[in-house]
Amino acid sequence: MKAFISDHLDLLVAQLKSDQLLPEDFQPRIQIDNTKDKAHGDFACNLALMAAKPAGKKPIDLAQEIVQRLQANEEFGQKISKMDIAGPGFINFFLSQNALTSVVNQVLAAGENFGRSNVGLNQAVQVEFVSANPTGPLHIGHGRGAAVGDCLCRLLDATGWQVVREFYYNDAGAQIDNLALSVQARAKGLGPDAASWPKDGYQGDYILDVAQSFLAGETVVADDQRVVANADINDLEAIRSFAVAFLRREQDLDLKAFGVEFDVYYLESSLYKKGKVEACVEQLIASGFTYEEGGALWLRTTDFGDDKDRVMCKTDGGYTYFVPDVAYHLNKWQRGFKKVINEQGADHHSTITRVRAGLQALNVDIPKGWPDYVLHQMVTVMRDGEEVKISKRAGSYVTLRDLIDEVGCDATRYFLAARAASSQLTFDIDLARSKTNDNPVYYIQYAHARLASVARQAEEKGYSWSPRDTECLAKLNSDQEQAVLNLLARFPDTIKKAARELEPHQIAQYLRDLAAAMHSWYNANQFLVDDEQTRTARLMLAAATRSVLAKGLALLGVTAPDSM
RNA sequence: GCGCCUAUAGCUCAAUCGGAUAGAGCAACGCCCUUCUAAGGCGUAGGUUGCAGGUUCGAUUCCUGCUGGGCGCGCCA
Repeated sequence: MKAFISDHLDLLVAQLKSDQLLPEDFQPRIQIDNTKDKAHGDFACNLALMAAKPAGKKPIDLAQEIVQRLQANEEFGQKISKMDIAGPGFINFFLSQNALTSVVNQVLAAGENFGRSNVGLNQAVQVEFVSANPTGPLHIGHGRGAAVGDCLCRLLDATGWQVVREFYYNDAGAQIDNLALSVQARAKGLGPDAASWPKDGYQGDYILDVAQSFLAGETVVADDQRVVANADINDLEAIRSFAVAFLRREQDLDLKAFGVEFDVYYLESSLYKKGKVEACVEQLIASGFTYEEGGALWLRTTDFGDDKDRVMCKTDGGYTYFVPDVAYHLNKWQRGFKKVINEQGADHHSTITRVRAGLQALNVDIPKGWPDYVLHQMVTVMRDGEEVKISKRAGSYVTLRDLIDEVGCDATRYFLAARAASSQLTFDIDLARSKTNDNPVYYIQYAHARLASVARQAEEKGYSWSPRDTECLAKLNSDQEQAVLNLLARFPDTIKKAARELEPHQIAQYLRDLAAAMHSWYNANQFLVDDEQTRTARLMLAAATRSVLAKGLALLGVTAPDSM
């Protein structure tokens, strides 16, 4: 509908230009906005405000001219029943009843496809998210990454992208050595307070679980690997691979319980095994952006906007952490992903500059701003009215598993995805679990369940309708029904916008609005009334609303129950 | 000191690439269940959008400068 109005306005601007009412070089970005206030109609347009100055007229006068010309157009009049000039010079459009109710038929006819679009032109997009190190259980911060990342994927899928979900895990490097030593120490019966406990060792109780499983000779299956513990307390290499597999399996189970699955698990260690890190370094040297100083090899990242150059190869011969990162991203590029989105915690934001700089320095024509990043800010956890500090120490460590168990998967996903990623988030565990009706997700699910219940009862009474019925829809004329209709029509644009801006929380916001409109309508009008036309119309709108609620919830990875 | 994010109702958060009277939930106070699920609805109250300037028809939004909060600033990852 916006496109319809927009097309007519484009034509009109051209007309005004040829009539010398607007200068030739006037190129307005005409906005057709959804209105916030019902009194302002269904859509508002700012054209007269933008064009007033170039035209040398008052906005109101220009608006009058525009409205008069539009009124002369018959096709336009069929969909727009009324136009108002309001405020400083907005033109408000009121949809005709036909145009307003046609969305019901659209929703019912499109079925699963309503709201889907092909903005992505079926191109591949790779989304990397979570990417937790296999050194411990997933915490609430990973949960936010999982919720936001997975919803992004669902949004991209709904807008016509071929989405590949990828999890990169750092199974090489110092922190894994540290993990192996920690497990070994636990296997020897040492605790974090022991004198010989590894420096900076992982102290959580889960390390003890890993050690016990290792000693018991257990078998662990993670990804496509199958690792059998040999229980040899001195075989550090065996401990290492067992511990990684063990923790990978735990993380996978948590993610699965959270409704998140990945297409590709990429191992940092594989970059080394296949010589990709070395190859990457050689290419950087060949491209001339490196130099040696103080026995280390440096990358001139300052050439690409960094505030200082970075060490690539340490004096001890090892690579710094971002080198395999660059190799990994080069690999993403070589796999053909023109669009890559990395969802990660804001505490790692400094890697962005380094990775992009490294990719530029390779001289392989990777675009400057590639890849895209979505950063989520930290999550603060409140429990018993106090902030829980995230720490590696067991006991004050809120895991994703804790949240799923205590709050539920649906509520956790909703809470973590319903807020803009760029804002810090306070997750109040007591509030989220104390009284379920405090929880906004239930409000939306309840709207869906109520409509499902109505449909069940309509069926029991033998009331039927066809998705093609249009005559009866004229009966949908209450304020509440019009509000619902208006929101349903916005669904496709809402998805597109949320996907374009990489902001899943817009979907949560929309669903709250739609649920509110639905509850309001539910209280104002009966569905199963005697008048057949009215009843049919309401049942159709109910079915359409239920369908959109379910689709919206699915985008968030939240279930849409038929009864509660 | 530098970089990124942020500051909106008592609390948690929204606000359409700059739009009209800044909106929801929770908390508070009134109403509404012999009627499709009251996990609901209707209403009241609650705001100098951190502060000071600037840009313009119009600023919560953009710019500048302050102030407060978070996260980074390693030859750790």
